[in-house]
Amino acid sequence: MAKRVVPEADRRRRRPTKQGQVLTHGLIVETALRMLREHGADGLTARRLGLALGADASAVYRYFRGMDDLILAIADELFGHAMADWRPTGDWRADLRDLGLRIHHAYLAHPQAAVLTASRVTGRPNEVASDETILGVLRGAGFPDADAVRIYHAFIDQSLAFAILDAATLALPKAAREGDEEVWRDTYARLPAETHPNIAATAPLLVARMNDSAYRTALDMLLSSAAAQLRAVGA
Amino acid sequence: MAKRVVPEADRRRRRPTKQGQVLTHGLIVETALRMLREHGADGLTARRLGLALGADASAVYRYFRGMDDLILAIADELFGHAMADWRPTGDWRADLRDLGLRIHHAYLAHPQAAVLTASRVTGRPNEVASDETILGVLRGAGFPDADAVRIYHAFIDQSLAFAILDAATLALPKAAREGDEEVWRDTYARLPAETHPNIAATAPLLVARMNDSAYRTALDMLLSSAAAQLRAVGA
DNA sequence: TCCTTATGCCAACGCCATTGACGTTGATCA
DNA sequence: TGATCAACGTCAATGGCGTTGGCATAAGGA
Repeated sequence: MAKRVVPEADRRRRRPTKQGQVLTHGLIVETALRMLREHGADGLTARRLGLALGADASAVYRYFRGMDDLILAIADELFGHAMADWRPTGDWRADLRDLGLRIHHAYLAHPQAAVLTASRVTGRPNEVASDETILGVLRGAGFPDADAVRIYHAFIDQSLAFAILDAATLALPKAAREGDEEVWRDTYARLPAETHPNIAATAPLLVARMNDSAYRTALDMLLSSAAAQLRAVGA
Repeated sequence: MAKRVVPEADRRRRRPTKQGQVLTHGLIVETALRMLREHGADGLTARRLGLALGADASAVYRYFRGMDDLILAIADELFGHAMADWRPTGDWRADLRDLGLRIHHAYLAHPQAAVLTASRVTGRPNEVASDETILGVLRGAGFPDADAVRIYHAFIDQSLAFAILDAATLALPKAAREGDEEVWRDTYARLPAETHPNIAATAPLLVARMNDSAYRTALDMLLSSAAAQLRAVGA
């Protein structure tokens, strides 16, 4: 269970590029992830990816049907990494907590990738396996199907939204590049207290999302709400 | 309070395009929103926007610094629409519920726009006003600042994630165009019960997100959790 | 009436993803 | 050993994209 799926057919003929690099699905995805983290979503283009691989841009198309295909592969790689070697403990709350933190950390490690892939449902092996696992924990805990799905949705939403808004909290490369555009941090900090008293009062708290504790808190709120639901069903 | 902000400086000289159209900030944003809804995120390009306006692509640049600027304007328009004429009732739970549904509906009306704008924090008037309003309701209800911000985050996350995943649930134009790509609906429905028993058992529930009741349920979970928190603080 | 300025239009730039043809390599099998 | 064949890296080209600078023109003020 929760076995990581890696693309196959990577073991036949390998011919090195002009720069001597040997291409594989895995290498391309890794390189793309690195480019995303280092240069942002706009920094990942077929040309630059080819360059980073020491190959021609079009070489990527031997392995992926297009950039879209590559992005789905990146998303699935994230899930595969997050769920690698996971094992249930028998305590559904602990399990869900662990799963949530794993997904959260995977997204945190690649915020740009999170933004890029979050709005996509890949239907790929690792993502589907992750869904299957989460649903299994909930149904195994005794939740009726409808409740299990509802909590599953809330659970996924939580991770997803945190990932996206965390990425937005970071100084986006685009905003930073343009220079004249306000970054979130500054935007909220500079609002006058007369017109926006509530934002002004909480500004430091507002911009401090980017840590585990905020996510942990939200996750715990969800879990205790779910536990209450389960007690209600059991009673 | 919650007054809708529309871009200014739309009242000086207006010269019609060749097709007789008169351009304004508002008209361009409306047209862009329509294109998003009708042709998806990839359907909105400067050239096509210009065409739809009966003008040249470059005409847009007289009103917006670039496509990025336009997208932020679209996002803020959504918030402006959602919060128009909102008034607090004095019951914080009812108020939050109403605000959540308003934002939810605004996103639902333009799923593609939601995906496009969700990962951006605009810092524009309508969005900031919305944040100010939500924080005001929470702080007015008696939540300490740290709790108010935490709940505010969870609240925003909920709307955001629902919007994004709802949009993903829809047959994305890109996937539909390629034809060979599985859409979410089919992906989950077709998984064999042997390998994915939990998904197979809940598949019909899994794909049925696209309605108010799912969001309402999640929202209520959040609100009752918040209420419990408030009681704990008050005691 | 003339001047200023907003603004629409045109042509061009550089970048993008994607594709089809071509050449080269390594594996397979007789 | 040598022929065959599929895999796959490279090249050149295509059409679309956002964006810009220059130019023409119309509206409003004087």
